[in-house]
Amino acid sequence: MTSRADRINRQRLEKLEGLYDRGVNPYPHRYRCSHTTEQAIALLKQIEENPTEEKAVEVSVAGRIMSHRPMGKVAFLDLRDGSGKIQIYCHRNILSEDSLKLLKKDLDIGDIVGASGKPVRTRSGEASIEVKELTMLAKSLQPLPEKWHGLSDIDTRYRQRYLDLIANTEARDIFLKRSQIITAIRQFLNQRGFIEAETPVLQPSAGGALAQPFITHQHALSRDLYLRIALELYLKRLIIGGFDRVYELGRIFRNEGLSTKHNPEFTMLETYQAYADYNDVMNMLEEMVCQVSRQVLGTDTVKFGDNTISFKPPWQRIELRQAIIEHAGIDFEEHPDAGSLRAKMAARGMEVDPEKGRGRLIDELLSTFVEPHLVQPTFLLHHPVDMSPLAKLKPDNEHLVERFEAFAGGMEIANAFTELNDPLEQRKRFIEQQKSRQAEGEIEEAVDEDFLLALEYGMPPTGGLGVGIDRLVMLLTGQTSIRQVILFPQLKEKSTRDKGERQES
RNA sequence: GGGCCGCUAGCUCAACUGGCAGAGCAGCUGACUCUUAAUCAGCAGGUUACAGGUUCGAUUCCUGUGCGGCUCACCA
Repeated sequence: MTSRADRINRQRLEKLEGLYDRGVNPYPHRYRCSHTTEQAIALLKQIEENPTEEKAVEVSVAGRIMSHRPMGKVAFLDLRDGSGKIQIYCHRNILSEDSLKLLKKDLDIGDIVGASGKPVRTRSGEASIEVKELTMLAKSLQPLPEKWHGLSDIDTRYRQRYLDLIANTEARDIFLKRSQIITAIRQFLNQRGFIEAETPVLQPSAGGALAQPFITHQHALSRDLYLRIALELYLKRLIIGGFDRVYELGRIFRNEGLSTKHNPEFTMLETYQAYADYNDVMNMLEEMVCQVSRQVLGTDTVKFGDNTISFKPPWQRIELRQAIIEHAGIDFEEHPDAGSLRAKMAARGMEVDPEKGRGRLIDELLSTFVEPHLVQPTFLLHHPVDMSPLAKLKPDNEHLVERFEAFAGGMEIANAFTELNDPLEQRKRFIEQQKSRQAEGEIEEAVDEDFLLALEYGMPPTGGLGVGIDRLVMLLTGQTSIRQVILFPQLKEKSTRDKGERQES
C-alpha cells in the first residue's frame, strides 16, 4: 500500500540518495551568510539610492524555500529566514553547473538552502538575489502545509507548533511579541532598581496560593516535593534578606482544569517592593502595562474581541464590594458567615457548593457576575480577609484587606496587596486557612514553618504583585485562548495504543 | 467529568434526501527567459478517524471507541 504521504516521502528519500550519489552533502555543517534577507533587501535599496557605489557587491543568504516558480530557463524561489523573505532569481546562464543540477533535480519546497549572488530588482520590482551558487543546507523529507490557506487544524498547530510557525505568519508574530513584552517588562523593572531572582521550582510545600499542586518525588532524599504554585513565599524571604526590590518571571504549575484562560503551567511575574503599599503597586502596574504596550505595539490601545481596550492610566478603581452589589445584587458585608451568604446566593437561584467557605463564595460571585463586565482595565479593591490570607488588613476595617485585583478583557490579569508582615497574625491566618480547607474537603497542607520563621526576623512593609503573563500577552496580541500564546500548550496525550493493537492483529 | 459540534488525499475544502468520493495547493512528467497564490498540458495519489449495526447499497442513518474544538463544572 502506498499512500500519498508515503510516496512523497519516498520521492524525497530518492532525491536525498541522489545527492549522496553525486557527492553532495545534504546536511553540511555550516554556511556563511553575509546578510539576513532583511539586510540584503536594505542593501539593495542602499545601492539603488547611491548608484555610484560598487556594483559588483555580492551577498549570501540562507533560509527555507517557501515557493518555487519555474519558468523554463529561469526560476523564482522565495527564501525565508528569521528576519523575513527574499526572492531568489535563478537563471540558467548565471547559475553554476552544480547549482543548476541542484535546482533541477533535488530541490523541494521546504528545503533549507544557501544562495549567493548579486542583489537585484526584477522587472516587476521585486527585490531579489540573482543567484550564482545555490547550496543545499538541509534536505526536507516532509511536505509543508498548504501554502495559501496555511495550517488550520488546531490540534496540529499545537502539537507541531513548528509547522504553525512556518505556515502561519500570525502565529510567528504572536510569539515574537510575547518575547518583546517580556523583555519590555524586564527593562521596566530593572530601570526601577528591581533585582531579578530565581527561586525554587521544587518545593517541600506548595505555598503562596491555594491551588492544587503537582507532586513529584526525590529519590535521593526519598521525599515528596511539590512544583511551585506561586513565587510569593520565597520572594518574601528575599525581601527579609534585604533585597528591597525583587521580581521573578517564572513558570508555575497548578494541577487544575484547563480552559481558554487556564494552562496547567503558566508564566507569572511577581514583584515585591519594600516600604511600598498596594497603592504604589497599583500605580506601578498601570504604568508598566501602558509602557509595555507602547513599547511593543506602539500604542496603548488594543483591540480585543469586539472591544477596544485602553491601557492609559489611571485605570478605573472600584470597591470589590460595590462591584458585586452592582452586578450580582448581593452585599457580602451583610453576610458575615458562609452559611448566610450561601443562603442568599441560593435564594438568587444559584447552585451553591455547600462545602465552599465564604471566601470562595465571594470569589464565585466575582468571577460569575463581575469579571465578564470588566473589559477596560479596572482595579477591584479591598477583598475580604477570608480570601486573602497573605494580605494586610485595612487600618479602618478588620474584615477587609489592602488588596487589588486588576482585570481587563474580562480576565483577571494581576493580583496584589500590602503584604502581611506580622508573623503572629500570619500564623493565625495559616491555621484558619487550614481549617477551612479541611472543611472544604481538600488536601490538607502543613503550615510553612520555615516561612513563618523568616517572617519572625522581620519583614519591612512591602507591596507585592502577581501578573499572569500569558493573559497579558493574550490582551496585547488580541488572542482569546491562552493556548495561542503558549508555544507548546498542554494537550491530552495522543493515544497510539488502539492503533498498535490493530496493526498486531 | 457533563453537554454541543467536528474528524473525507500530506495540506485547505466539496460531495443535495442513503445511490460511481471530487477540486485547489503540494508531488511527478513535459512546455515556457521576469514570475510572485506563475501559467498551460498530462500523471499519480483515498481503510471517508476506528469498531460494529441498519440497508440491495453508508462519507451520509444508528451504537460504541479514539482524538479535537467550544461550553459548563472545577480553578482565591
